Amino acid sequence: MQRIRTDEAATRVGERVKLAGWMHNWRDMGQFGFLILRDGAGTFQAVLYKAEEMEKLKGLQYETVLQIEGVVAEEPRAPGGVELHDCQVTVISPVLEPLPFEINKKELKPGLDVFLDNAPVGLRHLRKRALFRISAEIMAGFREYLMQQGFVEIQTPKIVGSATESGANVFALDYFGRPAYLAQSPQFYKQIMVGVFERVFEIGPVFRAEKHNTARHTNEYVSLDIEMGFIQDHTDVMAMLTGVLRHIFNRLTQVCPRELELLKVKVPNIGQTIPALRLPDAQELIFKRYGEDCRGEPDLAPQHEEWLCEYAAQELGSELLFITHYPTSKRPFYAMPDDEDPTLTKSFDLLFRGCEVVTGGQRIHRYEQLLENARKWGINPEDIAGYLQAFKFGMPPHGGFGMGLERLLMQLTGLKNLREATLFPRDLTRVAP
RNA sequence: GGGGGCGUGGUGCAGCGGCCUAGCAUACCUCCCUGUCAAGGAGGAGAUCGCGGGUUCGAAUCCCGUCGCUCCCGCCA
Repeated sequence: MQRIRTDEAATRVGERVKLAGWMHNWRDMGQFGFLILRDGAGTFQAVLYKAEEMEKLKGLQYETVLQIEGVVAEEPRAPGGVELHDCQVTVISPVLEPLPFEINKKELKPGLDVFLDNAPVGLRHLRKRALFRISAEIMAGFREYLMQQGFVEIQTPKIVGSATESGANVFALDYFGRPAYLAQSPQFYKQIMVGVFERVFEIGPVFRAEKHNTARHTNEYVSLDIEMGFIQDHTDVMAMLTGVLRHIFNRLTQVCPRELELLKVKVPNIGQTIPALRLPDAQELIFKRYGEDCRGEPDLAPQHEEWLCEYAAQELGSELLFITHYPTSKRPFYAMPDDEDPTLTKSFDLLFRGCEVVTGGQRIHRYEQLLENARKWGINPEDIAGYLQAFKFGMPPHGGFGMGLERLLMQLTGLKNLREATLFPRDLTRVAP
């Protein structure tokens, strides 16, 4: 008999089927017992009422891998209205040691450190699984929408020869005796690829060697990147991002309503546009509304971002907020200066429920201007010759953004620590598991 | 790089100078139970209170050091 998964079993009432999975729970009622079997699709209740079948579970711990053959029966008292009767159990992989902590309860109890140390088994918890299912659908939605919009997916190297953008915060490695680095961003490559496809996107890891130790930083994360050519200005990129997010959120509500329900996630509504504030205006607003004077500062502090989001939620009815026109001094050399005020750039951040989740903007596309800026930023043009070549031979006005997958997931699901939104987080002290 | 907080059975917590022979929940072991769904009931085992030093008649509890974890700021997604 072919093994089927638990979601399919529900549609086979009256048939004898073969299921296989993990012993998620076992409730021994004396003369019979309920075995909750968990597989990749979900959970399913099997009722064991033969002593010889119940005997097979003796001495086995939760998470033992089992195969169960039985008849699918409608039963209003069963979770989901169906259960397995007349069961025959086969033990596939016995587990003899108790779990480090309970993973079959509603809530996951252990603290972050204990959980992460035991992630291989902890991730089996239904809430954790739901979380990373949502993560998968965010990536799927991102990909799906961009392909509809004529973007081409690319994969760019994660081992790079020069520590380009800011120089300091990269991991150095020994590349056959020569220095090389882990890419802190696909920035240069995706821009280069605008010269090929006009519109490109990439889902991939980026590495930051910063010794930051906060609830919203890790040293490796997944970046959802796009770059698009022939734009008017950064607002075209913002509009594309708005479409991407709207599509992702719509997709989530359609594809994984059960996961959203399990995690009590409220998916934000995105209207026609996401409200936007210029940085100086945002700072003025903070001064007036919250009394703190950060006017003239080149960037927002976390507290400011929370205030602005509170303002946006209360006054603009949006949980998302664009901040635009960051100063040239705070942005990379390739950021396009604003036409009216060249001390500002055509750039933006997207804040979501108090946290920065996206950074983007329009880039400089004229070779001479880019070269001059690189020099101004103290970058040796020879170090970025490959990047510059794309511009020497003609680049259109373009721009893009980078969105932190785990940041988006964290804010969407209301997690307090980015590590919880990361499958196997890498931070200052953790490189395993 | 700077600053806070916390380390108590497997896990999560309480206790914060003597009533602690360290308590509770859950997990684990034994038994009972024909409808559980965070199952329930009875019993049991399991901790030199992170480690080292000090104060005190007396330290899980106060002080110092140390290690580990965690959070905030800087930086960023």
